[in-house]
Amino acid sequence: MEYNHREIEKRWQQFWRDNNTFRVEADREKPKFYVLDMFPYPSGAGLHVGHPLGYIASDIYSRYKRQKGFNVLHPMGYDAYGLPAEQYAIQTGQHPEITTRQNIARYREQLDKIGFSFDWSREIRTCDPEYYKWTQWAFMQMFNSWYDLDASKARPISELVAHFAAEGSEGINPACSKPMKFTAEEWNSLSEKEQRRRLMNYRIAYQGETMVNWCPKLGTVLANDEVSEGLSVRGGYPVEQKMMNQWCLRVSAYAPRLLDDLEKLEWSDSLKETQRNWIGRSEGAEMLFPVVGKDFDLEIFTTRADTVFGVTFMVLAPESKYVPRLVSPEQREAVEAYLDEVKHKTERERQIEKKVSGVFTGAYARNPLTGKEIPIYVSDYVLAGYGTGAIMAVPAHDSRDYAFARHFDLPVIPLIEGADVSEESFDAKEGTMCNSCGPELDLNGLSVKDAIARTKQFITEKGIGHVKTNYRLRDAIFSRQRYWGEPFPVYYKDGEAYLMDESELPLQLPQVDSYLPTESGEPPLGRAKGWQTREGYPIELCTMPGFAGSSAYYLRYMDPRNSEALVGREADEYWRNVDLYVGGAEHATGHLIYSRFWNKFLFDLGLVCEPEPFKKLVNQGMIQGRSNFVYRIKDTNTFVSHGLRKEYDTTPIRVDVNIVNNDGLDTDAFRAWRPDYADAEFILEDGKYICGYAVEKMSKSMFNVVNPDDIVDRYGADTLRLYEMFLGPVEQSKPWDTNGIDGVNRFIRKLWNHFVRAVDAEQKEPTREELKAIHKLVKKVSGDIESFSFNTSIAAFMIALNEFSALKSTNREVMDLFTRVIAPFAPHIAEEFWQMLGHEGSVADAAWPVWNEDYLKEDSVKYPVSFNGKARYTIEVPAGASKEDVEKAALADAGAEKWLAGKTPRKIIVVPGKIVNIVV
RNA sequence: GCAGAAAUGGUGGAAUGGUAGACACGAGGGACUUAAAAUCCCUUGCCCUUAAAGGGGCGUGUGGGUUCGAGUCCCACUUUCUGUACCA
Repeated sequence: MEYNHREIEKRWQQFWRDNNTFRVEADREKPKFYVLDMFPYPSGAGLHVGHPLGYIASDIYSRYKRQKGFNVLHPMGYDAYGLPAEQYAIQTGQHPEITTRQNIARYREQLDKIGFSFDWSREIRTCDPEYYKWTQWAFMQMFNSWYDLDASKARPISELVAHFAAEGSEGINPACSKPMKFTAEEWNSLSEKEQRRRLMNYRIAYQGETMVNWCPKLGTVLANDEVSEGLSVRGGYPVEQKMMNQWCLRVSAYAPRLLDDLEKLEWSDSLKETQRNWIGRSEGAEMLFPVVGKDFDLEIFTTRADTVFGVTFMVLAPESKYVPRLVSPEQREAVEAYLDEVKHKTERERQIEKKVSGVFTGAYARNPLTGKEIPIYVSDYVLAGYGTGAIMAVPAHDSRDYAFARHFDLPVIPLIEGADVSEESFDAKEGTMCNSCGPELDLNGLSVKDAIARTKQFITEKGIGHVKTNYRLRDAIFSRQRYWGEPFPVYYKDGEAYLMDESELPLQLPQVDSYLPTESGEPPLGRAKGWQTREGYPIELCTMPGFAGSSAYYLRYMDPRNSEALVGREADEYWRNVDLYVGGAEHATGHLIYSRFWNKFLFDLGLVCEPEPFKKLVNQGMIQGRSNFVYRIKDTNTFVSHGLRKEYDTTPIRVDVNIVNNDGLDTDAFRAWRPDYADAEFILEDGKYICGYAVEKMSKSMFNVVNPDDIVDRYGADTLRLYEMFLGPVEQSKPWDTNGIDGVNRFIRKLWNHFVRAVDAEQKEPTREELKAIHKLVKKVSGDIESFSFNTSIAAFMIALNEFSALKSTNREVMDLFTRVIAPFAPHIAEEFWQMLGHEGSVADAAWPVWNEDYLKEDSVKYPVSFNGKARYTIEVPAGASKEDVEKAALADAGAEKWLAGKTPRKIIVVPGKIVNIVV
């Protein structure tokens, strides 16, 4: 019987569908296990061979857990809102929903071919109104909540309103955009409009005038994680800073908890570290510097309170609210010119130039410790969004301040003994203080650490400052001036935002005639006829960003068709949270922060029972492309093989990897590839044309895309699954190289032949060798799956098969165990074997075997004998021999005499089961 | 700059502190075949030595250290990848 992967795989995939093999329901009798993949954005290009890597790993784990007796939830869906579909719509006029639906169909087809154990009955799509109803609903909960900093949790906004009405802003500590103080009388005397306006300052989903990343080319704002090096992550267009009134989420309020709870998670250290840096906790102090001749103080934030004696000037961010208040009449013109200049620079220009720029305001502040007057500058190296938007400059110990001081010729006062500041600043936080003695405070002789503590204590006592912890994590900007996203369930009355009623959800995305902004610059939703108003009041025209739909999707899978709640209490209490999450590390500062925030918010409101969404997380590595090159001799149509190219003047040209095999070019296919190459000539080496190669991103333009469908068609899904795992550790990035796939395919075919031959053979009792080989395999594979090292399991399968072939093993008991352990890896062929062995139903329901240590015991143990750590010869002793016996045997061996060379051993180390080392 | 990860044959990669290079690819040789494909067998880190069996030396980016013993642990450095950055 020939191995026909096409027939076998098709038949079993149909079997799984027909029997709902992987449909799962909450079952209190069984322990649950939730395995989740990051759901894909269905792009027009389809899946390439890198995409399924994580899905295969998680599928193996799911199938394994299921065989271990767990009730496994393993769902899949689509992150369907996104920019590419919208941009395609702008170009073609085709509704993004149509494109998206087509792309999803294509993805599904590709996924199905690989034989995943997804429960497709739970599929979700973020652009489906039944789904985004709950995205909109969550937004409404955030709008109706505030964050209590004392209790460290979100609470209903009604509680805050009640407090304001009874006691004003005293005695309560809400997270806010800017601090406000008022009495109960003042609050109660405000109009409804005024009260609502003030409440915006406290809501978790709030509207605020904030500095945003504006991308003119995309015509929308972007979140911080959607911008990299001043360019948009999607498209790579320049991004500029702009003040705009936008919806925001008060993620910053959750910064301490997002940071602390990282401890509890089984995530990689590097990913946790990335999140820690992004959250960016820094402990320091806020301090007041009185402005000379004015009745207000400048408030600054510093982590180096010890350096106040070295402050020789101050700097404000260009956007700082202090600027207009203290600029002198003589300097007004210069300051305004500078502000104008800064405004027109994009973020990228600001970063690339890195030129020192700034302007004097004409005002002076007084150093509170020395009493000296110091000038106040404005410069764009100070950021408005961090700390207070103002700094005390210590040029001797901060490189940025140093550069500024040198440029404007300002004094530099070193404060640490032995620090040479003639060429550069001394930024290290170590050493002994000097030059730091004022009328009230003397820091000289203290270490930097002690000086910081002493200064903090002093300023607190004097009432000129206080200890403060700052976080770099900003609130998430939640508005997008785009069409293809969730509409906000918000309308405006008298300019103030009001929520629609929950019964009006989902607020459906309307049809528009074009996906571009309107003439008047409104977002595309402004074009929807008859949609923009609700009872005469205008509706919000922005849509939500991509991360809105992906922030709580894992909850929806638990209870995907519930029309009463995002997730029902019973379902939530059973499935709780994701036990294993598999996906790319590129989501570290985006999705993985937003999801954790979103989950914590729902947790605070008592809507979900776990404070963290993803218990264990594995980051699969990126699969890069492996491009092939041919070398054209200049001004000819002759191509020279890689090894001989140095002898000519050549231009490397990328060639489609699908017409290259083991770096050997199929020259006929090459001639047929492009009309230009139809009459190409080749200079061969050893009768072959060898291509060069390079590792690059896998993309169409590099001609290095390998399609999983082609692999499945040619070798079968089982071979693809095994090969993707065999490539190396799941976490590691590596280039895709189809070259090695023959080895894995050979294994599958040999395995098939072995089974077909063996299954009809006469039955005998399993031999000791057979039992040993199979139990060794079971033990090895069990351990490997638990530790996610699938590549070594594949090797173990190959070794085991070789052993069984050598033993001419035909025992069904042994084959039965083999089938069970290979089932998660190569499910189709395993199902076929399962059937051959006479079982009913699916091998996915077969129990995972337990190995028996008794079979793994050896009669005798081999010990390498080393002299001074260098292995010299091997002895064999009976199993269970004592250390003394092993020692004796080692010295009795003929080799001992030679290597001792007459000397007596100084020491003999026997490590049971491992090694004997004789020290001479 | 900062943070994290990594560095092992021609290649992908194995090695709870205990005989480095499992397994696979590629390459070389052989068998079968009219031939090719497929399949099977042998060799394959480097160097020296031997007629052969065999024997010996060197080897996990560099330099130190701990240890009877280090790819593995510690310190310093080099390089590569990833993330992040005027965050005061």
